Amino acid sequence: MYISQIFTKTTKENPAGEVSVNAQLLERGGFVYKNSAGVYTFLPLGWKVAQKITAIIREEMNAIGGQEMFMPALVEKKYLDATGRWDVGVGFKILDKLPVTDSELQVTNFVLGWTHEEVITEMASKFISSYKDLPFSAYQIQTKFRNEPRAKSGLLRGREFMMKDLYSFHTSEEDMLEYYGKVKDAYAKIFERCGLKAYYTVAAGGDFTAENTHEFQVLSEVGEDTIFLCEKCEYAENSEISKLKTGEKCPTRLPDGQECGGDIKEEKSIEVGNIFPLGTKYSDAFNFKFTDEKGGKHSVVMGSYGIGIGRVMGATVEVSHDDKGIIWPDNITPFNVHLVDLTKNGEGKDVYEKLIAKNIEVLYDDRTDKTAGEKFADADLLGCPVRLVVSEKTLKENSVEVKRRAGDEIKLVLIEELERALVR
RNA sequence: CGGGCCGUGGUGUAAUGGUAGCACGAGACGUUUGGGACGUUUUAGUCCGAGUUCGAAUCUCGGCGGCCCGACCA
Repeated sequence: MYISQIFTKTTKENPAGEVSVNAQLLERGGFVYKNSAGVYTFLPLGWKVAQKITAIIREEMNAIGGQEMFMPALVEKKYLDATGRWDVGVGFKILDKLPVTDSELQVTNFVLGWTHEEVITEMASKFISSYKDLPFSAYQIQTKFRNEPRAKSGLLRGREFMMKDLYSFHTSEEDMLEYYGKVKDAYAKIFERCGLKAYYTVAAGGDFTAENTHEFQVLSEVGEDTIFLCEKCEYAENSEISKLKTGEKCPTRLPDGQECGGDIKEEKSIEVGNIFPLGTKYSDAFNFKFTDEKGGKHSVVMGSYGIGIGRVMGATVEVSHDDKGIIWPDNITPFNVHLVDLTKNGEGKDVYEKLIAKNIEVLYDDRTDKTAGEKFADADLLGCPVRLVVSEKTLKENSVEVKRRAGDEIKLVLIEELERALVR
């Protein structure tokens, strides 16, 4: 892609008032645009990042049998009435009374979906009636709407945000927990592939169930959560339920039966994903039962599992940046390579063509009206993992300068050897 | 929802009751090009409403909006 053709521009100044780094850098780079507090447009660059993240999530969800689908954002009142959640107050309600005739009103009672347990459970109850149909799991990647009293910290807490939500359905608690473990492993892979260190954390049950739930937490000072984390075995508990204290020794039993004994420390963190055992709360609300081998009827046991796409993106920027800009992890970068052309006549275009012919994603700074310093500053801000520089100087040696965004080393590489140099 | 701070061209800011100014950006032309270059030139602003005043960006009230702290966060 040619930088000159991207319709957004980078800015040198931070947006007024923004304190969180992800808000500053993502807006400055033209990844996102804040339309309202907690309401963001994903601009072309940011959308590429979001797509990389969702592609990883899709792969891992599909790998554990999740069936992708797409549910409505408009959720009628009857769904939430079934579980008493219409009045929870999280959702943006749409309560319209349209005059149809002089004497009649057409009343609409909807909420913009903030979670979809009710919607999917009602549908599943229409199709599933036998143990032979279970277990199954389905997910969607969709925009969620939550009437946050206080949107904050850029992409970290929004009123409208993209979320992957997976729901699973089982014949027993044991079967659900087995799948729960698979989701846990899949989530670990997702965050690892996204370049995030996310700690599996025991958390409170919330409204759903008395049981514990689990969260994936990324350490960051801007995080809203506080966790107690063992430095040694990485066991973590959310402070909302934890009885641990800083300086204590970790009581976790290791596989060999010994106490871990590692140091517990308190950390602020960002919740990038969570998994919930739901029990039969939702299936019971919709009278969703299956018939077992002997003809007995039982409630379906459920689980739900969420990942916030924008939060993953925001958290990544929070933990991976320097004073000049973002440092994207290889797997979710908008482009693999940022090619800076310092020649007068766009002579770097040949290099660009060669690289895209090899399926390398290249952001090509073809601008001739910008100074070298401005182009370097943009490359640092936008944060692609590899920066290439083509100039009269390098072309004399049939070479291109290669620099990793995360490092300082600059080396000259022959153009014919460039592809090999980029594959690491 | 409570508290604090705030709202001036596209962006960042100055003007504390008396001429709305500066920088950046953006557009044009030219000179430039290894860390945000230079000249000439053009563009564009006091969130909305009411009030006080001879006069309001500035003071008062209300609304809307933003950031932060807290509460809340299936």
